[in-house]
Amino acid sequence: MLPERQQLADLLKALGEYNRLSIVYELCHCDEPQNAMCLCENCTVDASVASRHLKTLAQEGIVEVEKKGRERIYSLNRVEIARRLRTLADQIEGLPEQTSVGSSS
Amino acid sequence: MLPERQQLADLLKALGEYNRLSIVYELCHCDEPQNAMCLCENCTVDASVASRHLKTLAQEGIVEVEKKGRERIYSLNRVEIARRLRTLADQIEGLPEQTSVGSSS
DNA sequence: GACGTATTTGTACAAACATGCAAATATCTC
DNA sequence: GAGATATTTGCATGTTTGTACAAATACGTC
Repeated sequence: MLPERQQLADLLKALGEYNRLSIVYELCHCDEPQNAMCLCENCTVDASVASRHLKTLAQEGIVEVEKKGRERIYSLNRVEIARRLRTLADQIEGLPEQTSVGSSS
Repeated sequence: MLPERQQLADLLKALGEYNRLSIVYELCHCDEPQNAMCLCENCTVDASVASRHLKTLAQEGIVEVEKKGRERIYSLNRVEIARRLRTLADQIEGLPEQTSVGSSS
C-alpha cells in the first residue's frame, strides 16, 4: 500500500463529509481566522462535534491551529490544500507529470 | 443543507478511500478503458468488492460504464472530475469567483 | 443446452464514523 | 476564589462502510 496515496485518500475523506466541508467553506470566506464557536454556528452540530471535526481537519493539515487564550484560532492552509487538489486534478485529466516540461526538443 | 455542497462532499468521499482511489489512478494511466477484472487485479480485494467500488464511482459520475458483452468497460470522466476538483481548489485558495473575469476596468 | 467467464447481489460481520450529552479542563474576568 | 466562556474528552448509540464468501445473473463459446 502506497503511503502517499493513502495520505491523499485521507485528505479527500476528511473533506468528504458535509459538516467538515462546511467548516472549510466558512474558513474560505472569512479573511480572518475564526475560533471554533464561530465555526460551529454554521453547522447545526454540538460544539463537541465541531471540535472533533476541526481536530480531523488539523490532523490532515487542512487547517492550522493557534492557541489564543481560551480560544483556538483556526485558519485554512489554503496554498497547500489547493496544490494537492490541483495535482490530483492534473493526474486525472491526464496532463504530463511535472518533470521539466518543455525542455529537450 | 445545500445539495450542491452535499454532492461535492459525496464526490470527495468516493475518492477518499484507498482502493477506490487506486482504481481511479489505474484508469488514469491506461489510454484504453478497462473492465472490472483488470481493475481489481491491482487491489487485493475480491471481485465483488471491486464491483461495488466501481458502482460507487459510477454513481458519483467519476467513471462511465459501457456494456460490452459480458464485460463492463469503465473509463474515467476526466474533464468533469478535474474541473470540479479545480473549482474547489480555487475556492480554497480564495481566488475570485468565475463571473466575467477581466472585464470592466 | 452445457460450460466457462464476468459481474452483481444477498448475507454477515467487524470496524469506523458522526453525533449528543455530560463531565472535565483551561483560561479569562471580577 | 467564584463564576463565565471556550474547548476537549469520556461514554453511549445508531449508522455507515469496507470486506469476504457464496449464490445468482448475464453472456459468450462450444
